[in-house]
Amino acid sequence: MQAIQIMSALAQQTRLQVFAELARAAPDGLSAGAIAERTSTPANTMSAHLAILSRAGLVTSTRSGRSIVYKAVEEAVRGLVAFLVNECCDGNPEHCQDIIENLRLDLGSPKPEAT
Amino acid sequence: MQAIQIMSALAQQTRLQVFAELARAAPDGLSAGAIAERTSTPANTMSAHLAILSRAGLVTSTRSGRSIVYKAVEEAVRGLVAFLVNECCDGNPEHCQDIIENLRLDLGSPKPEAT
DNA sequence: ACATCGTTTCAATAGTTCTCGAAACATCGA
DNA sequence: TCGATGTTTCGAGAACTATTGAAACGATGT
Repeated sequence: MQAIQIMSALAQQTRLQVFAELARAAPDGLSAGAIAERTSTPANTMSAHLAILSRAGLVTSTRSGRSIVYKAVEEAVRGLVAFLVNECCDGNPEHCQDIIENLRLDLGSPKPEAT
Repeated sequence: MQAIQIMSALAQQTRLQVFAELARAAPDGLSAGAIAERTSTPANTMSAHLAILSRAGLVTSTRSGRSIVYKAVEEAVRGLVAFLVNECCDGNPEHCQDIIENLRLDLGSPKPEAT
């Protein structure tokens, strides 16, 4: 299943950090070397992690000269989020609204009031 | 990190299925035996999986006579969803709105029009 | 006290994932 | 063509995860 692959890919310190950096660096992306440097990881180890993120559809890569530039694929996370919400809701649709409300609070910078 | 533990817990066929069943069975929950039966998993294997879900904060358990009843903890998923969305947004807040819009489409049963 | 039922713990095995040195590959500039 | 640079692939070891038979535990009814 798609969702499982995405969650396994993100359920690891280094890869989660990489994805976060790439999301932040959107839409330009970062080269493999730059990513390795930022996370203080050897290049070959990082290459393995990037391959996993790529197989999960969380990043894409394009060569640019000698470098290979990685970019976060936002739809992948969007899909996972939708899946998770549906997971919780299936059979209990009224809970979905609830989740979304909470999300809005979490996002809309200054949340009006706690709880 | 909290999010990693939750994603590792859910990044496994059986456990994801268990969590889905429990979410669907909310707010009553299901006994360990009932869960094992529904997923055709031996009781001891299931016990190990339930322990993992429990450690991740995704389920709670309470004894009821001889049975132990497990319930899904919705806030755990809600927290994960919020985390993922923030992950994508941090530095690019304009993308958040976009994700939420898509979520709404995914949820509001009849989506108006496919992209 | 006993047998029974539902569940967990223990111990062992098989499989998977993480990590990294070394080697290979691709691109570039000279 | 050569050397340098950025990246991936290979191979191996260590660490973790999943699964299961057997044994233990806790609650119940008699």
